[in-house]
Amino acid sequence: MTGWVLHVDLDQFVAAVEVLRRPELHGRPVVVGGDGDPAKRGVVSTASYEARAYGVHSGQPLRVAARKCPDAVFLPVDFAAYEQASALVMSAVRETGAVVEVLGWDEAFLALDTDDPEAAARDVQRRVRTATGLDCTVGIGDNRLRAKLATGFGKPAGVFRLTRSNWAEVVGGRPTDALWGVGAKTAKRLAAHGLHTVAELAAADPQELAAAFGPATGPWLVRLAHGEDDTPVTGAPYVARSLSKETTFQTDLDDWADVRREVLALAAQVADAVVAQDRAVGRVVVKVRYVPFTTRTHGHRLDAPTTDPATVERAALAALAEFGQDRAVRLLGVRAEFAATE
DNA sequence: TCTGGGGTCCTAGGACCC
DNA sequence: TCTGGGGTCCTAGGACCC
Repeated sequence: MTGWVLHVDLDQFVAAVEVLRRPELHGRPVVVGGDGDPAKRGVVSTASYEARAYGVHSGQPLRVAARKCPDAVFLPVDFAAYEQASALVMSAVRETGAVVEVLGWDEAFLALDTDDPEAAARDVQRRVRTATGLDCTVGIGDNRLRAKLATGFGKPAGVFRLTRSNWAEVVGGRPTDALWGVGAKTAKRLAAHGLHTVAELAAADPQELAAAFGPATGPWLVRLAHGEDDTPVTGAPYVARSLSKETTFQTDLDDWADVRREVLALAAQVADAVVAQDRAVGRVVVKVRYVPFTTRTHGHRLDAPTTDPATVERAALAALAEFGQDRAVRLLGVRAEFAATE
């Protein structure tokens, strides 16, 4: 028996949940995002594979998606429906008996001992399909990183195994941003050092990268390119470190009396959620995105950790007072950071 | 490509102390 | 009175992920 990590990833999860309850949408381009009006400010949460064929993808502004695929069905985000579907998926996954670590609505890592990980993967797919009618892809790896990347090669509805033995062959020639944790910015900085592929990054000197990317990040990037990851899959319940609410306004706010009012409203929502969780807040941070897109944050530390709503709201206003108040505002956010717990 | 909302983690730099 | 250097703590910003 060998220890394996399985990464389970639902296929086009949000769009699939919508199609499941509206079968007439099957086979059509479906785009879920914002309040479902592609003329408004908002981005694509998930596009169905049919919509992706037109170049629509997650994170894209809804207006752009509508231009690329005018015939798509645009739907509003329905958090409650996805949370409900997600709970069904995760309980089906837990029935395997594996150690399960959930990542968001539609992903989970499983740790298990088996001689036949492919059979275990097919078993997970059967269970999820039976419980929910949804398809998922399963990546098999000898650690979390390799399992996570394996999933991408198994899409859709497939199974793929990625280990130390086929890592270089499968991943070595890919661009560095194929790695989990390397995005567009880091890929560009790596390219400036002559490192374009995973194999090139794997051959780089960790000390040289430490000088350019920081003492922890530099060597970590090289380990990442080797597919190394010793982070265990944990079944421990998730404990959030912070809780936030933010809003992008359909129309920019240029009157700061309105800004103060909106910050208070967000702080009240955050305070409600804090009370519901009954966890003490140690610091409150306000985020302001000015027009056109400059983002600033300021925080206010509380004298003592508290769940008191009035204290959280006062702290948000105190943080807001730190901002320059001479420009129009596009987005406001309020975040509560929980006090460290023992 | 006029760019969401909810999170996490790392780094740089300033404040402060010895 | 001016100066060096190191350690620690905190904050803001940036990058990334789902």
